[in-house]
Amino acid sequence: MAYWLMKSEPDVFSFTDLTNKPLEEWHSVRNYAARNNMKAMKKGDKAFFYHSNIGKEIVGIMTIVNEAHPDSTAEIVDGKIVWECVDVEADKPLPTPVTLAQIKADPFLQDMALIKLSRLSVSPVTAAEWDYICKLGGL
DNA sequence: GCCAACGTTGGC
DNA sequence: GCCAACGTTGGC
Repeated sequence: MAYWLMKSEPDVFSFTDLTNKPLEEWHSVRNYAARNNMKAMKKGDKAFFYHSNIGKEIVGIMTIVNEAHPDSTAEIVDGKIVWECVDVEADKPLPTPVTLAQIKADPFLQDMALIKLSRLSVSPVTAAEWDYICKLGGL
């Protein structure tokens, strides 16, 4: 099983919004690197839900429930939908959200794509980083 | 609201 | 295929 981190602006779609739905299509990603990461996801993989812009913290965990499929919000070019996305469902919130400031200040987390590639909205997380952040979050 | 980082576009 | 111009993301 692999681990990931996915960003959303909470005033557009927050972790609370996700918990109120049975599942959600992670649509509207328009970046090739992020899309490739989604295509690499397997059913059952886990992902952190990060609130960008507002909060700037990891607030919860979600599960990948459907692997990459055409993005229903993407425009059709030459009869094909060029963008893809996965479906996710809420797993559980972190009892204590882990902030970007904490991650930046922690020597163990310096290699995270969240810091090194700050504009990448879907990025991989190592098992070690995953466990470490879960502990910081009170799980 | 500003700006740095970075991806994309289009002229050459 | 290079690179300047431009647009977007996201932290501050």
